[in-house]
Amino acid sequence: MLVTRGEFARRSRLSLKALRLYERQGLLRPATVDPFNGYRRYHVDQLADARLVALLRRLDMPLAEVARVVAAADRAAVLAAYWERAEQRFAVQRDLAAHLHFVLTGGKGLLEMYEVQVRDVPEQVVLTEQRHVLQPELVDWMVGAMTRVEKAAGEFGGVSDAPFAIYHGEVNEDSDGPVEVCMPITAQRAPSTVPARVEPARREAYVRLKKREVEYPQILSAYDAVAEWIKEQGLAEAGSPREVYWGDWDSAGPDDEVCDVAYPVK
Amino acid sequence: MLVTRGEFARRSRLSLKALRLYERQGLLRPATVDPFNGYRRYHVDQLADARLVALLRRLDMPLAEVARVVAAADRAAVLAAYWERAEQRFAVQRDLAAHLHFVLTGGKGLLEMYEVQVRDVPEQVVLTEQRHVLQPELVDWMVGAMTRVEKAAGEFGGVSDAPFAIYHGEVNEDSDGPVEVCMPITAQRAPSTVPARVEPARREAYVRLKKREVEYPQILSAYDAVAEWIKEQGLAEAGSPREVYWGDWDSAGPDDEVCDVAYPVK
DNA sequence: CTCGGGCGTGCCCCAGGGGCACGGTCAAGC
DNA sequence: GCTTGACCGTGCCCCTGGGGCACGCCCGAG
Repeated sequence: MLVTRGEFARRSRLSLKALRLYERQGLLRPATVDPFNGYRRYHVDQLADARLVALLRRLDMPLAEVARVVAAADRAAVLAAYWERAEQRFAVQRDLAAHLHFVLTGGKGLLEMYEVQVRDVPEQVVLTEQRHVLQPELVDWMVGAMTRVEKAAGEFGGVSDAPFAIYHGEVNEDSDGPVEVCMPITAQRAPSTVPARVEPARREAYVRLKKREVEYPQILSAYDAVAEWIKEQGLAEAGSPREVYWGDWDSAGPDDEVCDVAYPVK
Repeated sequence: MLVTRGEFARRSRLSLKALRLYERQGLLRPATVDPFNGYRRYHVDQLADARLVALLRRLDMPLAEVARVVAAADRAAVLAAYWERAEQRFAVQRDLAAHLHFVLTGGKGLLEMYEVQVRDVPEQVVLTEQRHVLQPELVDWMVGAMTRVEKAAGEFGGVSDAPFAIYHGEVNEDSDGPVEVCMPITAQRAPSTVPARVEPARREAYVRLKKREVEYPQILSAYDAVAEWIKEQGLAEAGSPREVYWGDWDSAGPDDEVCDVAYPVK
């Protein structure tokens, strides 16, 4: 029932090098090692595990994760969890590849990828916070700003609608906005004790995005798509672009729709 | 218009380490290098390329391929070609992950993944070639055998139907079949000058596979699915499993259907 | 008893960087 | 003008997941 390293390698489709590596990592230990000459013997029953390892490696699963699968009581569950993560990673890469393709072709095919809709938004009284910020720090700041204006909204009748962020200037590694975070409140008039204003009623062209699509720089394609659509329809932009966060971000999965990218139109 | 290494790194979202690496690879050369102190200066116009490199790396594109994209006249085309390959790789991995999941769960969910059909196949006169072969050598041998029997078929009225391979025994790293390659011919009776026989009429349960799915070991899931279906239907296997190659293998893309995996049923 | 192939170890190599140490340099504030 | 801290430079070792080679020992078949 014991086989040599070479035979074990052939029958498991693993290289000799891989076997030595997996042994050092404690992933596949030979059944016996001769104390005099160091010869390894594997048990044929280890072939099943060895083949599993070989196949998991073909999924590009890191050896540490492979070890977890092999050791797990519910191997299928650990594999499924890993694969779900792989699918999500790949979906994000696919979005990025599509974005890059649009950029490199000058935006051809954008409108086939995004469905642009139009809606009318009534006047809103909003608490605001505004800042110049570069893209790398944007998310951190926006999370904090959203939290602060949401908390402040409690004193003015509470939140009445989905918060949004207006990009008064471009935000990337070179340009710092400014960005304005807006939290609609129930109050009828803008408070004067905190930064607030009335955002007028407008018509918006928008696309709806999944959580996974709200990622820089892929999200720029969504902006481009809306702008392209507006031009194509013979309309005109009537204000700065914005992101409307109407979903519950924290509880959303990567494929859940959570937000709109919108331009006011004339 | 020249910026220091640090500023260039910040604005391109590349690490200093990455910049040095890309410089050594000739991918992103500084605009100037001070001959006295070795200080590098990058031109701001290089930022566009640097950002493209950063994004391509997020697609896990190897640097050599990145260099090809950056240097290409039609960058979008090179990117698209790379991404198409990435999609195919990932599709194969997805099939493998599904197969492994079936194996690790003992086959649950198999029948949701494969659509099993039934057909009646008339008696066929076939030229055959049979051999014991282990899985690693299977493909090479089968390609050769198919070529030989197809050529031989010319002397007996030509090929009359899709060739198939019968697995009289399991073929994997431990078990070597035998496998029998069968080429249906137009002749009414089996020639006696070359290996040939009459394959009787039978009813087959089968699943149709895309080229990409015809890969070991994922294809085993297809066999399992047909066997499972037969049991579920209260039928019985009436012969050895087989693969019927009815498509044009060489001209088929990975997503084209080319072959059936079939079991004769009672 | 011999000889070839298998087995052992160790070393260097690859991508695509991360991180640290050591030392030179540049510019702003005093 | 001088100091000082933040840059900039080089080189080295580290990681994963192996591939490949050299050198030498050892096992078993003839």
